[in-house]
Amino acid sequence: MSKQQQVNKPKNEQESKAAVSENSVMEVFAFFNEVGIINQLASTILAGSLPDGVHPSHFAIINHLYRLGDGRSPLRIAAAMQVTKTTMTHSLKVLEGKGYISIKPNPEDARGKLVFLSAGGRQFRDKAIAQTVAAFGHVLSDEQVSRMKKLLPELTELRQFLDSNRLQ
Amino acid sequence: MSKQQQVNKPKNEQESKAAVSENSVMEVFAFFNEVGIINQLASTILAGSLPDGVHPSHFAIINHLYRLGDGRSPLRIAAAMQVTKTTMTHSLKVLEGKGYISIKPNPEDARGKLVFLSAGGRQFRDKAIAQTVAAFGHVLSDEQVSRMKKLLPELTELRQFLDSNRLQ
DNA sequence: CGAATATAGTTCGATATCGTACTATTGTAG
DNA sequence: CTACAATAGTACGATATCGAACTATATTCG
Repeated sequence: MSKQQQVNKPKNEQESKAAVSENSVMEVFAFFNEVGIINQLASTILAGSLPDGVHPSHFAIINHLYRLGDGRSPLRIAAAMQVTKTTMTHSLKVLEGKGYISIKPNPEDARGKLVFLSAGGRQFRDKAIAQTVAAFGHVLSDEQVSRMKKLLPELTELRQFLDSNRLQ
Repeated sequence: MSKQQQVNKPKNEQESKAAVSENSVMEVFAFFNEVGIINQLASTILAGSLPDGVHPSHFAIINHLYRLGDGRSPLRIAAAMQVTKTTMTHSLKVLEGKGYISIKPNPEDARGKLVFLSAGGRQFRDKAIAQTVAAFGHVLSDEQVSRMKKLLPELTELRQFLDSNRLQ
């Protein structure tokens, strides 16, 4: 007995009497856990390659406005990004401070705002894309890229399902 | 001209002269963006169903120790979770404060610590699983669960690739 | 052996995110 | 028309995470 500390065996070495539903939940957990780790890895790589110290989630906002068109409300962007509106208020304030977006009152609804990409924001986006090409080139093979292309539509469907069936 | 604000067209309505590499990068972005949103959705669902206000990432630590065995170093857990060691220091302090883990010095290396699941931690894990079964049941159909089972090994391979090829 | 380097954790300050509570405006029902 | 409910956004405090700098121990190498 060399070890002073008790180290418990992994659970799969014990006999299992779990119900089917628990087994399914474990696979769901494993899936979401993997998704979380990939997200973590991608964020770290992105954070290191984005110019001007821009946070990956803020870059996602710029990219969203760039691809899908600007002039959207903060709440609409928040829904697309799956973050709360308080988070969006903060993120937009940061991006506005950097001069990448402008936030204007919605002329058709005095409660709301509309978010626009500035020229500087578009320049930033182009520069960011260029710099991240190299960063991702270091960690991605053609095989992995094609794997991601294959998986993307499945993830999109799953996301849409989760989004439309979420609680509240 | 009813609109006072200029709203730019989505980018895909403009002619594209982008290089192949940029197109690939856009798909990679789309993939990681989808992963990030799914992660966000899953975290929100989990956060609402975990007992005792435990953060999803902290539950992931407990689940990791439960499944793969405890008596691991904080750094090793941090590597598995893809978070920094400073984050792990904080997370373990929280879990220790709740009585779910104990942190003991490593008898074979005075620099290190070893993390053990307490009985309370195991009880918490079982209770958490039970409570989240219902929560996920509300937002997941059998079709989505089987989709996740199908995608899991692909994501795992991708994660392993990213992990082994990451910068530094 | 002894100095330089590497590894394991912690401390500290910054920031992204969340939930609660608030204001302001819009929509709706009596 | 007025009161109530819904919607858009902000203010504030709490917390999870990060990076830089630090301490302590271990390893390596001359």
